[in-house]
Amino acid sequence: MNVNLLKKGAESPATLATSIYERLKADILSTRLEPGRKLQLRFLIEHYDAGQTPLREALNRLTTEDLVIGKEQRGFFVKPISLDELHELTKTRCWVETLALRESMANATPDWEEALLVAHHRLERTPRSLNAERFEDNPEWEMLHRAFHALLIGGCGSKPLIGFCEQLADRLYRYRALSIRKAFRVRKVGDEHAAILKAVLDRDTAEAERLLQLHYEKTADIIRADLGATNNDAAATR
Amino acid sequence: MNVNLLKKGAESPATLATSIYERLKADILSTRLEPGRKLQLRFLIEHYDAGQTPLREALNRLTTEDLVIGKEQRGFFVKPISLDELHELTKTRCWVETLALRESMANATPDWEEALLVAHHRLERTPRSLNAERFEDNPEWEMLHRAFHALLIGGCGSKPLIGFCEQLADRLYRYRALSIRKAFRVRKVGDEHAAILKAVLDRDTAEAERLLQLHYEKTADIIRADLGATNNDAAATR
DNA sequence: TAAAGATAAAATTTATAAATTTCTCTCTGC
DNA sequence: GCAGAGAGAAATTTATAAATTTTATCTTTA
Repeated sequence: MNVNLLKKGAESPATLATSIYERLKADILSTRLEPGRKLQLRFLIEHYDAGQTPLREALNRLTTEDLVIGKEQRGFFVKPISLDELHELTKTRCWVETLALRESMANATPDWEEALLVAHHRLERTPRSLNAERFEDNPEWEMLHRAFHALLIGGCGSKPLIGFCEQLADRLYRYRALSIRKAFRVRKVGDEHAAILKAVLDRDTAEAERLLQLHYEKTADIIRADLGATNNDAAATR
Repeated sequence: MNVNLLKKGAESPATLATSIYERLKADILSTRLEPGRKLQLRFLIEHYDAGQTPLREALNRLTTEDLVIGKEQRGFFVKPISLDELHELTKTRCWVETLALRESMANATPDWEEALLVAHHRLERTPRSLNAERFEDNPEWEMLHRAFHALLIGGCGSKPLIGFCEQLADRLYRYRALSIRKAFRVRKVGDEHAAILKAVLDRDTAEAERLLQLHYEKTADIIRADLGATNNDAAATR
């Protein structure tokens, strides 16, 4: 669902395999397919209405991205979650995104700054939840949120690094999806984005890096508290 | 050939798909399969003596790693090389490996330092080329070289980051393989490794980072000179 | 109760069929 | 007479269906 939201005019996903890949990925990231779950071919064939070959290809791609675990001769599984992985992913994301942000700011152009301003403006005026009472995921907000963060690091000048950051974002998205219903409303995430934007436009690199890092660490803290409190099976690493 | 050299006692690659994946990857990295070449199923089936499905699965995995380009409905191609990509990969590798090295050194333990010393010792006493006259790739040296560099960043405490570094190393290996025959003997790479080791054991983080970065940039310079001089088709980006 | 064998289920691979692209040849128009 | 468009055939990629191999489960036996 929130995968590939950035590529708007993506050309036709002509093959079934890629279409399935995208659907499967979206279902895993949104945790509609729960972490650890076994992905039986028979079930997938029926549920996604496709043959074995395209499914198998999709699963193999996801294996390389570490969203699916393929155990030789005994099938595929949704990658389990763990507090360890949450910590590792967050730490890594802080490292590489502050690095990428630093480079982006070093390459800053007026165009980039203006695009960032616009992206933030759009994000700001979009409601986090479709329902004011209880949380209801707003795909529009998710897309804009992702676009804002992507833009922050987008000027670093390294496609491989950007790709790696996207992968980390994907893998962390799953953790957010698990706790978001409860974390809703305990946090003013909008203020954090505004502060980051200000630091960037002020050309205060050190401050921008500090705030971005804090932003991700706070997210992880909330998820960790929520996950640790509700169900302890999250601690199962394998 | 030099893929997975680090995992010595790797458990049985029970499925054909994985075995094909490894062989294909090795052939691409060594440029036995030339950059840009079309990977026709018919040819692959015959050459690797396997069915379509395992081949297709292997190709899909390699696509995610950006070693193979899959064009929808029109087949697979070995990722072309370009001076742009060489530059981008090198830059990125310098960024993330200095980062990882910094963390590794922050977490340094006597065990780690000793392992590094041993890894360097082994590398040092292994000949770069099997033939003293003209270059002849020594797989043993390649393995030890890779192990030394892997150890340098291995203590950073982030599996995702280590994985990313490995991927960058793979993608750059291909460029080295293209120019190594000529670059042989113009460089005392051993001295560079020794200097890095010394800086690490001296706990001089800044110097170690500087030397590691220099090491990679020098490699890229040599490749760039060699590639630009001999054949200009390397400049074709897509 | 534990081990061995048999049965069932599931994953992997091969074989076959369908769909798409690419190439070639012809025909038309300038 | 030549360039370009279009139709048809060949080649190739993609998808489905069938067969094989491996793993897991259950029963039986020692």
